[in-house]
Amino acid sequence: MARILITSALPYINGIKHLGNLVGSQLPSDAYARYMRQRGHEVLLICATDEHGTPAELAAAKAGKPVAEFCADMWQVQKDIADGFRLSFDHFGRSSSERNHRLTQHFAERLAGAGLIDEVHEKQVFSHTDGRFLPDRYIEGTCPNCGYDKARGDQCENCTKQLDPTDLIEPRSAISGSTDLEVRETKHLYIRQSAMRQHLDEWIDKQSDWPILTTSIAKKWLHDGDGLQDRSITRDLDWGIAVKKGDKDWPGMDGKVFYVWFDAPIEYIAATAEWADANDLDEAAWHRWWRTDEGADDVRYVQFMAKDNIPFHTLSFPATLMGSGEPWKMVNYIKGFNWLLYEGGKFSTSQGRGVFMNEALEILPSDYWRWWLLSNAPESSDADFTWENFQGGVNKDLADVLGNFVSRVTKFCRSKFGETVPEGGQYGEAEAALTAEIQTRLIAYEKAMEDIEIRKATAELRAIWVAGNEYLQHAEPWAKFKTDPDAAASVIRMALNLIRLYAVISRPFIPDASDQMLAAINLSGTESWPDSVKAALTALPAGHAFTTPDVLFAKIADEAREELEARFAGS
RNA sequence: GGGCCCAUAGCUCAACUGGUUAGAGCAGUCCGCUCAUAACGGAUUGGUUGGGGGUUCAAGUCCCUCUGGGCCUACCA
Repeated sequence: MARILITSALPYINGIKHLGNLVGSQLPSDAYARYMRQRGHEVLLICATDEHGTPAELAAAKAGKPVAEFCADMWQVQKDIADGFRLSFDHFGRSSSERNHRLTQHFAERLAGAGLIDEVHEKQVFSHTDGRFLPDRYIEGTCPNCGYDKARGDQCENCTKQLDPTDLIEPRSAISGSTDLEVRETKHLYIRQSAMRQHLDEWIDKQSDWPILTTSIAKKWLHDGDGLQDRSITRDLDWGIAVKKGDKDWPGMDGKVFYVWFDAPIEYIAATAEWADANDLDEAAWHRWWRTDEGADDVRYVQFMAKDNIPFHTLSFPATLMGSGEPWKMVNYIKGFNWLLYEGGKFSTSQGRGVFMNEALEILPSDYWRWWLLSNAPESSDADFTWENFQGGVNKDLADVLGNFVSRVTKFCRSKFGETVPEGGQYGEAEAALTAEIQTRLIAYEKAMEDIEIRKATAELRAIWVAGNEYLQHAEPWAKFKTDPDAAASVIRMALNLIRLYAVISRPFIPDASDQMLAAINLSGTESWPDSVKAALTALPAGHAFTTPDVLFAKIADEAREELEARFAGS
């Protein structure tokens, strides 16, 4: 038995996430965690909301709520939706937690003690009307290069030229539109990533099994231009973690907070501490997941995230952990995802384009989404959600192949033998061949899950479902029943055992359907993973009672699909 | 401007460090079955692997170039 620590990238607090966000980290992390738990490993799956930063403050203002209240409410909303998708987080924390405040301040103290923090005076744009400093991209104006009048302070979207806010002609606040701006001097802390470049480079070089997507992004940052740059880790904001050295004040840094990207990854650790607190466990209980000197040495730590998050997880966060000089657990494997597109374009919150998590659950049960999103996960390149593909995939895989299998077997049995596993006859060559095929495919499925190759895993799982239909077709229990009822009985006994097997091994992807299948055959969700397919296919003995279930997966009709296409086309 | 990634059947994707006639699923066509959610099974059509050039006994796989997408470029997160 191994111990596996899994973290999903933290969803930002400013609104409800769309399907792309879901499939980019939370959903695959859940399937992986569920699989590893079923295999008997000790798993800790951690996620949390990422609550600090300018967008959170603006979203709160727009909602007319104090930031703390807005974040608390939105956390609950996200938590409920995560539950709706059956995301099996051991803890869903908050980056604004007391634990994270203390840990973040602790790391800052350690880094300062190691000489890895610089205090830098710099000039930033302050908006009197908004009463806040503005991040570069919250300043708009006319591009000095091409004359585009909605250029942002960091870059002109029209001519792609990189800009400094002071380059803009007639700069204004992107928040209020105010031109009452002033360049003010302010002081911020920088983490000296440049001083850790060598260490980070060597550490990245050791990760030979990481995907190109992951290492190439890290290498780019490490070697491009002058190499890895120092990075500001504080901001002039109200909402956030106060800049302190441990529990001591930081002279000259009153009223400032840590930058969201400094404190967010630390929340992975803090959320584990929150988990221990929530379960009345002691400090050692979470240290054994994170401190290599207290038992975490044999933990395998896997992170799930979309590609935009990779620099922070390959460089910034490791720099924080290394720089502390303390024995914190470093990530063993980073699973990065590309983007999910919606009907060929980007999901857009502002234009209402695409499907958001809350809407998805109103339309169909979570298993439909889980299956389609995971079997089409953007692993090797961007993937495209279209209602046509969704309808086709769900109808074929879930309704026709799996759902119909359960239906045809249970209904046939009920009408010919009654609602118990029939006795008579015995397994022969056909059953041996089926068992062998499933055993081979199961091994491939397990390998894909170990390697976190999600699409490959779903393809193998589907092939195992198909094998059941193939078997039935060739065994023809409906024909055998007329001449040799015992032979038909053994086929159906096998088929009912297949339902049980399917319920167990499909659980990481479609947990609700798994429960329904198990309930139908009077079992619970605690059925163990099949070590031997042969043994697993005799687990249900003759005489075991079952209940013919309702339709597992209803098909999505063409009219319904067209309606959904129109509804989510956006403005 | 610089860097990285991608381009394979109508659609969605495979193909270990270059190695037999480039494979699946879906859609299409034909046949079979009738237990089942008009479901299932079998067979089959379909690709000069974006264009061009090169290296090699051998290239989807390596190199160059062109075209078309995407991402990153450090103060959104």
